[in-house]
Amino acid sequence: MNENSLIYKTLSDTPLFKGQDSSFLSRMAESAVTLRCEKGKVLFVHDEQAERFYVIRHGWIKLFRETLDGAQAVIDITTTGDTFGETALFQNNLYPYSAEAVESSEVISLPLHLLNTEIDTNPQFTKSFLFSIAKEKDRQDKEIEHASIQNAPQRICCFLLRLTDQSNKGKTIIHLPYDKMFIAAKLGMQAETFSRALKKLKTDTGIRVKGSSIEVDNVEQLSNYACQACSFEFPCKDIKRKAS
Amino acid sequence: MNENSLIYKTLSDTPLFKGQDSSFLSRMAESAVTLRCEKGKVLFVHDEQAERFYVIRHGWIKLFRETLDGAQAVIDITTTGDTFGETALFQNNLYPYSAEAVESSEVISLPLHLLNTEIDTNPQFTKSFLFSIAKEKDRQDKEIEHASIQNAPQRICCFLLRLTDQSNKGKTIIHLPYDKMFIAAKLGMQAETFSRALKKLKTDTGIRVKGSSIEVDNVEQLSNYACQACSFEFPCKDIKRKAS
DNA sequence: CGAGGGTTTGAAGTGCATCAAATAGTGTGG
DNA sequence: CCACACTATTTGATGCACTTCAAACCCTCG
Repeated sequence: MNENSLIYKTLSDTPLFKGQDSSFLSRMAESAVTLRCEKGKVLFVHDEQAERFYVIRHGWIKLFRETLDGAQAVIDITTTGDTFGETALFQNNLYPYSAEAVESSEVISLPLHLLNTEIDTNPQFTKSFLFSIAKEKDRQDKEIEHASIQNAPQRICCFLLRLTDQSNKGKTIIHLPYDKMFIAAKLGMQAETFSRALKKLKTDTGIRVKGSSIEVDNVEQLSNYACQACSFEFPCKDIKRKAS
Repeated sequence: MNENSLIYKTLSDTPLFKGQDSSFLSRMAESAVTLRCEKGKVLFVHDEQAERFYVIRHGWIKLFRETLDGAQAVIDITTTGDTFGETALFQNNLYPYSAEAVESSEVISLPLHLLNTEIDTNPQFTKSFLFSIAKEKDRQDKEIEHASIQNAPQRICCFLLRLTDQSNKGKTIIHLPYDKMFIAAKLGMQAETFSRALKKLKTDTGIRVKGSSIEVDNVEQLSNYACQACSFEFPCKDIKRKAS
């Protein structure tokens, strides 16, 4: 398979473009540029003029904003199959956050104006985009609730649950997808708090932490621990990663 | 003007329907039912099957969810011109939150299936819906940041700023739109915390609180106080109420 | 092996929540 | 127009969760 059809395949696998007609996807693929980024590489910064948006081939990209007094708010940590930067379309073509690789990654960059044209001329895509954003919004909605109602160990527990195959209630091993530092940031807590909260989670639920992998004897016990402080029943399927 | 054309006018003034063609709006207006609700009236509850969505004629409606252990997360407090319940379309026709009047209010109820049909057949509306949800999502995005980065007095200050005419930097009087209790809930803090934080804001910025109206000598000073802990420049126009 | 970042631990401080009670405000019926 | 009932708001005292600062440890990679 050549580079171009690889890109085509990646695009057609993303939620945003799934089921779209091939002429549109081909046009996209033709304008695509593949970028390799080292850890720490900044793809764009908040409020910068936006010309392109991105699809992740592999790796992890942190989306964040910085305040005047130096604090950082992590919007999301995205991975393979996720798109980012496309919502600049709705923000006067300014990026609504900054994007930085937290692992060495490979991303596809695409012109925003193609999306714009498509919204004006392809109702099927517009509808698909609408559903995709609505899903995003729903996910966010739940995150607001989690942040305000769950305590630190529960938030970690909830995060772990979303990494498991939720249909399996029994024993399983979870691999943390990236540094604990970044998980802490994504969950809106300090690295120290994360460390201590994970320890508490260990004594409360009997999970075993070995570096970046975590052994769980009973997934259901985890869900009892986290989901009592949540308005959604487990499995909270809608909050799973966009790519799924 | 008869009831029907009053409804038509209300609809055409909401962000979601602004600029839509009149045949669509007329069809909507014909299926509309006006409801008067007393304070405390519950319009629907979370996860209930959704048949209709709502537009507020006047009053205040609280959107919220409750957790298994009894805590309540306030999603939003909406008012005149706002729509709610329409996102059930993207949630398998289940309401994603509960809705309750916090003041006696008047709302228009409309069948969800009309929206659904329109999305399938009216690209212009679909596009408008897309932009409307994207704006909502953006607003939410900022609220996540605020909740995680600003402290209680800053959050209140930010809330007050959004009630002012942001082009006027000088003296002004702000009227709180609803009970302090509900403002506290919307900002994710306890009533007691709200009271104390407002007092601190008073000593820090020199505002004067008299019941539900607040005198401000210098709007710019308020923005310095709140916006240094925010990644958005003042005036943060995009976070203003949906209706504006 | 040594440097540097990630992670853990300890000690101390801060902010918000909670519980309890006083006070202010509002609407009611008399 | 007043007294009462009820709710909203404020205040005080206390506790807990998370943060902050500091230092140790650990792991990986040149």
